[in-house]
Amino acid sequence: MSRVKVVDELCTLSLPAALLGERWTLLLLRQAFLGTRRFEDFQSAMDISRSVLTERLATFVDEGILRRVPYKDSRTRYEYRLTEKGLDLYPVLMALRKWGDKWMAPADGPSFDLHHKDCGGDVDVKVECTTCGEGVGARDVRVTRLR
Amino acid sequence: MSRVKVVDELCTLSLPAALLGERWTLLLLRQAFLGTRRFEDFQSAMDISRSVLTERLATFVDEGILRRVPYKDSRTRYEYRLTEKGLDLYPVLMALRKWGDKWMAPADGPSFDLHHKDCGGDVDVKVECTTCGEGVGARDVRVTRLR
DNA sequence: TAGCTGGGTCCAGTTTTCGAACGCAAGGGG
DNA sequence: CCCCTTGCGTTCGAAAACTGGACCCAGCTA
Repeated sequence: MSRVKVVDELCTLSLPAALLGERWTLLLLRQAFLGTRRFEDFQSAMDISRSVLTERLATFVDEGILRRVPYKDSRTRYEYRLTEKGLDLYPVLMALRKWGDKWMAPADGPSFDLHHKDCGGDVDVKVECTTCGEGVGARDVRVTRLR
Repeated sequence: MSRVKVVDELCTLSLPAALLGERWTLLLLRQAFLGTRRFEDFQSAMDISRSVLTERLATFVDEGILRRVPYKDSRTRYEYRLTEKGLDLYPVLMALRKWGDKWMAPADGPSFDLHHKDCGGDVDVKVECTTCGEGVGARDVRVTRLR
């Protein structure tokens, strides 16, 4: 990653932004959240070149977002599973999806639905003030540079 | 964008994921949310090459995420401002930042703070069930493929 | 009149990505 | 035993994207 200078200056937003702003990473993540775990399945689901897939998976493993877990289908093979760190990216994906639903929705609607396992309800992403509990948008915050 | 096949198969998550998973786009967005509006300022803040910046800005304008607004500093110049669609990406950035704070925080903490304008409180991102109100993580949802 | 500024464009050289072919080890079938 | 298939990569030449630097233009400003 050559975008180090940006990263130098930076914050805890640009670091993940640089990581996930790599080609294919968000798509790969989506696939992982949809349950894909094996090299071959990622490859055919996303139509990504094998060499790039190899590299992206390795980066995610390095970053601790995925881990390689042995499984056997006769001999030892590995599959890629989300770690806790990876699972924690869930809100990012949900926020993206919500935005996509609102602004880029194809005429025939979303191609999959999500429901809360326990009660079957819909899932929503919110940005809120922890003090007053109100919903917060981009214009409702004050940014303070610390450094 | 050549990742059309992925997009074909897909949902309102992969569309934004493909768009924002382009190199520099997330970083550009972060900068826009931090208040940067002018070509020159983006360029020096991010250390991105001018040609790529031109192209990314144009893509965002095409997508309706930024709009060019004339201003004058004697003769007419344009600046790039977030549209409503762009501002709506706020939760995505906040979710990224929250994740970054938790998992990639530099030893000396975040380099800027955010507070609710009205009450000064902290801002948080949550994924919740709209029915039962509980917080929802990646493992608490059921995904249903519709197509 | 020469120089500066903001916002670009153009271009050559480097990186990345692509697609297709190849490698390899463990089965399985015959 | 030999050949084929599977799963997971690696390698390689060609194509696309990115980079840094030079250049452009219009209206100041000195």
